[in-house]
Amino acid sequence: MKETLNTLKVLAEENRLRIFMALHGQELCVCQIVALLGLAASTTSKHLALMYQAGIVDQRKEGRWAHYQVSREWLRGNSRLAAWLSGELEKSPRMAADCRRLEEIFAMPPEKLCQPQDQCVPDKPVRRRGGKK
Amino acid sequence: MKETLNTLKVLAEENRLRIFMALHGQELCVCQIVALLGLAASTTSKHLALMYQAGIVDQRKEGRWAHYQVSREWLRGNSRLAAWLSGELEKSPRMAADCRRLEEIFAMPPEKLCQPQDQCVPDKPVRRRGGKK
DNA sequence: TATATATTTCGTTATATGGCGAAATATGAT
DNA sequence: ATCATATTTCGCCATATAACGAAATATATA
Repeated sequence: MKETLNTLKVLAEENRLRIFMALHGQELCVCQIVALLGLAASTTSKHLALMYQAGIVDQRKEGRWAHYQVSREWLRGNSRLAAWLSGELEKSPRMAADCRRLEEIFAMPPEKLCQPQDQCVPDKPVRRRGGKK
Repeated sequence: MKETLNTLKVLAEENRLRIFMALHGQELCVCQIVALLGLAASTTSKHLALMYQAGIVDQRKEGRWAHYQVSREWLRGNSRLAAWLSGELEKSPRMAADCRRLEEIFAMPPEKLCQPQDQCVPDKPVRRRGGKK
């Protein structure tokens, strides 16, 4: 029961549900997920770590980037839950909006996504981190 | 998404999961659930109210007793989730123990269950409530 | 009517959890 | 080696929530 309960707890959170749907069938890097959710990178990372510990997502490290994706093995072992979730959420306007937003993110040049980020954090003044000199 | 999320949140709690399994296919009254879980009646009632609001269980009032059961309509609309849950939990020792405990509860004479309760609260001194003379 | 009992509501408390920013870590580029 | 950058870890704060007991409510019984 403990594992079942943990799976439910992990998925019973709005932003983690959004992550689940976003990573369902495609691999994304953390900065893309940060851009999608609009949360702090640290918060996003914590969500991903939780999902990884639960075995729901796989991690692939490449250089300084970390890519995540819903685990195929998890999907095989939890197909009914996954089917229920997909069925419920495909009607959701929120999820549709996330899909559209992801298209925008894919369209961004990579240099724009994970750097000073004019478009990902538009409400803060554009300011270089680490202020050299 | 809000409803999906709420369903997950309601089920992502150990005692509510136990309630769900206990009420899956059979109707129980609150005092039986209290005896099963070993929680305070007020706590148990709150759990049931939450599940009722989420549409997961039905309520039937009869005299001063309230009977609950997993909603057939909910099961129809969430069959895949229910199937996943049942599949996961049927292996669980905890759930098996709950089943056995329920048999004991069924075997109790009704007067014993929801009254001074020598067997339902065996760790407390046997003491008549409202101490009539 | 008055009393007993099953359930719910309310108020309180302790713990869990999500959020952020700062610091730490890891890796690529200069 | 030094710096920049992506990610994670850590510490803190605010909020959510599960638990209890006491009080309120509802209903059956004396």
